[in-house]
Amino acid sequence: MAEEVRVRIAPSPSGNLHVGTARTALFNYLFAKKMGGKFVLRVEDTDLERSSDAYIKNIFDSLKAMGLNWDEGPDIGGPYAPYTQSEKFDVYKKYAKELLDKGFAYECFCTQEELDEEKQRAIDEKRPHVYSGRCRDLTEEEKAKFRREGRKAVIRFKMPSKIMKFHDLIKGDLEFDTSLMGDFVIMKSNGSPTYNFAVVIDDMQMAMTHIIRGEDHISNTPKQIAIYEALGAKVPEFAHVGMILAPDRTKLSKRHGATAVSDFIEQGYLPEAFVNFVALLGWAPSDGVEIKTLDEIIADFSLESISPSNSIFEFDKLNWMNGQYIRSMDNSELTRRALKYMQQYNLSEYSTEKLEEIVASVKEPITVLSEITDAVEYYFGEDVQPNIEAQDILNAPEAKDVLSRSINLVNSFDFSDHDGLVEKLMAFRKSFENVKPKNVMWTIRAALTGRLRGAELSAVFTILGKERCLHRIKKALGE
RNA sequence: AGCGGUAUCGUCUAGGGGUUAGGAUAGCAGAUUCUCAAUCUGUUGACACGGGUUCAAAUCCCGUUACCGCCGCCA
Repeated sequence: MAEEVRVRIAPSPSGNLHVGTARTALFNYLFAKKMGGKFVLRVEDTDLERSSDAYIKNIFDSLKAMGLNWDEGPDIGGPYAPYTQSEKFDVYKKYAKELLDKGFAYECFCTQEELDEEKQRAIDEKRPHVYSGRCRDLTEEEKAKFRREGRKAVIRFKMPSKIMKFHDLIKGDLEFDTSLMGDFVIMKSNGSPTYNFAVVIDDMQMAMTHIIRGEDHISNTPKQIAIYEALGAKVPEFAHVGMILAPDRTKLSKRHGATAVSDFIEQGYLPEAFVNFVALLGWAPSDGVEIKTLDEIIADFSLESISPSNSIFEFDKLNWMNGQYIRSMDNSELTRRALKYMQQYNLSEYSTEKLEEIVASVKEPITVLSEITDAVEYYFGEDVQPNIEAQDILNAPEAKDVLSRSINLVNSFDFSDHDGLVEKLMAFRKSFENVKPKNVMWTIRAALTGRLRGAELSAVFTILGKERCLHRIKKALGE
């Protein structure tokens, strides 16, 4: 029987969940589900100063919103708890000591200044900077002397010099000359582990079978493999995904606007549309149908089909996709989500059913939920303030005639008979000799909504109701 | 500088020794319309460059270029 697939997403809570991390999480999740394995969430908060609980909450919430539920994690536990690095500093210490005892690592007392000096010399001499390893063979006396001076040691891993090869599931065969890497720090002088050390210990302890992550970690991989080997542990499979870049081809950052998943959700992107879009960055459906649920994507997914190159995050397609999801969403569900963007209005003016009608009437051209706020404005309050184009229409010579005749039209409406109402409206718009049907409609629309674009007029009539329609028409007439 | 990676329409991508190089999105044009930014139809647009290998190269190999990443007691 094949070994159970175990993968993880290991964000560090020094910021809200980033789009890039979200995509990595997605690919891990898809792979786990495809293989019938486990998707694990681990919090990498060894850098305590930059980590915060608010970010942890944001990461959890964002992942859940996208539907990427984890099988094991800090909040729900699991067979390999704890899932938070800061809770297992003693474990890292134990393994560091083991490496020390077995001669795979050593204490280094170099100060920051000494290190900087080494580095500067390397730059001046135009050769690659690699730590000299001058502390490798310190005698006990020398160590004691440094300690008396008050120097705190870090622990460095003895990087073996060799050509290290490994097969990456996405990038193919990779090889590195590890003599170019030098002995790197695994335990900081304050007793906390560095990233490269903590990941290996955790991935090993948590029995990870595949490490799927961003290609910014490719150069770390040889170091990590060396640690696995020193510990006599099984080395997992690696799969490095390309990066997500901003339209200017640089790393996606704050100056490009939204970078956190929660920013997108806040702006009114539906989490399910967002996940769908992100999945398409680096992966393509075999049948060409791009709009798919997570389950459909799982069915069609494979690691090998992920593109090895970087991809640019452009809004065009995200916007289109979000619009598709909005249009196809059930009205009551859509209304429930849209309410958040309608809080500035007096919602008690309408029943729940009416609110659903309102949302349904304006949803068609919307790409982002936050546009609902503006789209729905004219349904609230007694009066509307015509915008410039609407005012122009209202000022046209034929407007008065159209409006006064529309009073009779409204009076003739049976508001409970929508089809009949549409029929009368259609007849009305063609009943003028000198006014084009389009202008008839524009004039009424201007009076009712204060603008020239919006929901279908018949819907506006029905939702506003007889009294308010008459009121607004008369107001536009100057009465 | 060094090391590593990547290279198909503007963008996301399919394909991959012989194809009219396909789709999506954006753009453009038209249709439609209870206003429209929705919808429908049509259309512009790509294998980075140079050498090989081969009957045949966008596809395989080498080099060049460009871009990205890594070189922290950040993760």
